[in-house]
Amino acid sequence: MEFLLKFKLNQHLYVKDPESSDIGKTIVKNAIDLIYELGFEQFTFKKLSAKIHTTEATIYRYFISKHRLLIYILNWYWSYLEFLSEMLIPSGTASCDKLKIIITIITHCQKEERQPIDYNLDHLHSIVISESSKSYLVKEVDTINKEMAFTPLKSLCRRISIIILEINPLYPYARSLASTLLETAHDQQFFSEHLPSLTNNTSHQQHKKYVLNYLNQLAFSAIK
Amino acid sequence: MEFLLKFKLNQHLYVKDPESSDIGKTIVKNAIDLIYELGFEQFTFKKLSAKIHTTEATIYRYFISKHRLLIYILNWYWSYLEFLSEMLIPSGTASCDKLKIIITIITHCQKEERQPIDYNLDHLHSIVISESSKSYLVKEVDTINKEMAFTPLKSLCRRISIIILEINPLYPYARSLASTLLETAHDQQFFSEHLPSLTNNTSHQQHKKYVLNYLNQLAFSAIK
DNA sequence: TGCAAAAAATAGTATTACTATTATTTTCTA
DNA sequence: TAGAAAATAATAGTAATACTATTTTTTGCA
Repeated sequence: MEFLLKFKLNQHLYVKDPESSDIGKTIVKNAIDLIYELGFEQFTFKKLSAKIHTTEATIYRYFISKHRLLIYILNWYWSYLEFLSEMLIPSGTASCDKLKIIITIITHCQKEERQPIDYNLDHLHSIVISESSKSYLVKEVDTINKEMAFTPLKSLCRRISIIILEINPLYPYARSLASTLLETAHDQQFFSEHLPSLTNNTSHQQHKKYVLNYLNQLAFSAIK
Repeated sequence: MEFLLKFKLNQHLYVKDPESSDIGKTIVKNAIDLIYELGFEQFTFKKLSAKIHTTEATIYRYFISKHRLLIYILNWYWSYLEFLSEMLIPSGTASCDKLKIIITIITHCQKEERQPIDYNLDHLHSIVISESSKSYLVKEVDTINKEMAFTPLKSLCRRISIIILEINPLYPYARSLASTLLETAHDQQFFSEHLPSLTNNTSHQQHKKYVLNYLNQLAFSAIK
């Protein structure tokens, strides 16, 4: 089955749909690579436009700001994770196994043969770890939230919380645990790489594997 | 016992020690209020200098950048939490109670009669929730880390992990759990206030109390 | 072929994150 | 208490950022 992954993303995120033209796709693809390379703070539309041989004005026809472009990218990512969790969890899977699969997905430990993706997944993962919280940790969070800019994240969180409740219907913190697992997947991997004394990963390698094991311990002990 | 809290903070964080002059103290105190009011992105040295009737150049004599000023403030905060945990945990306290006290401290639920503090603690808490991850989620994290800029955070994390190990000496993720509790205290409170569907706090109030209960459940079930 | 839409080229603005220079005030010390 | 040194204020300036606006050229398609 050959197909390209496309997700219908919220129209508030862009001015003109980047999926509607080649240059739009080029903008998103190269934005991922450039944010990966420079970090979000050093990333600018000017540098991006130079990289893809176009102008700032053209990029502004697609996205009103670099912050919205970041949210667009993260929405794609959250939609992708939700897609993966549908793909990789066959119906009839035991609830505990479902959660284990979810944890492999959010730690990027699942080793399925890759879909043909437009974007560099390694770069995307790296961005998510370092930059995703910057999408909402801003003064305008409530305004942005009203525009449904975090719907895919919420949807993913809800899906995870449903699985948690299948395991233990009386667990009172299913949504919080779901969001904690998502956030912890990111910051423990960041810590493991950059501030290892905030973790118990002594190997200084296999950051993802370490986080996977930790999250499994954390999640299953909390639920039961 | 009347005294003012001062912490010796790492010299790499400032050019001239802000504790060494009135204007230095004014800079830090008003920076906390202004970052609280504007958010870190909108906060500038120009606005701060206008607020305190001085010039940008004077602020630059104390801090090389607004990012370093943020780290300075966070270091003060982390040192303060460590100080509180010393104050509020009498020797001989049972290990489980120690952890409970730690959780009240990191969620800002402890209601001790306040020390005479130079800074607005409510504003500081708010900054920590929204801005603290921005101190390390930057490309230069490894360079900054080499300058010991995260020592107080690591020290606090270590202290918490020791308590965790007192409760269960075989628990293999004491440091990760400690850093997870710290991070989760922040982002669950942020979610509770701004993206409540990522939590189970239905009351839409008492965010801190909610996070306190959740962290207690999470921590004690993980350890045992 | 003709028209509209998209993109490119170009220019411009207010603000940011600094650095530099000089003048004035405060503080410290001999 | 004078004089030096340090701190602060005042002022100016710079390169880059995060945009907006205008005009020209290209392209797609009816």
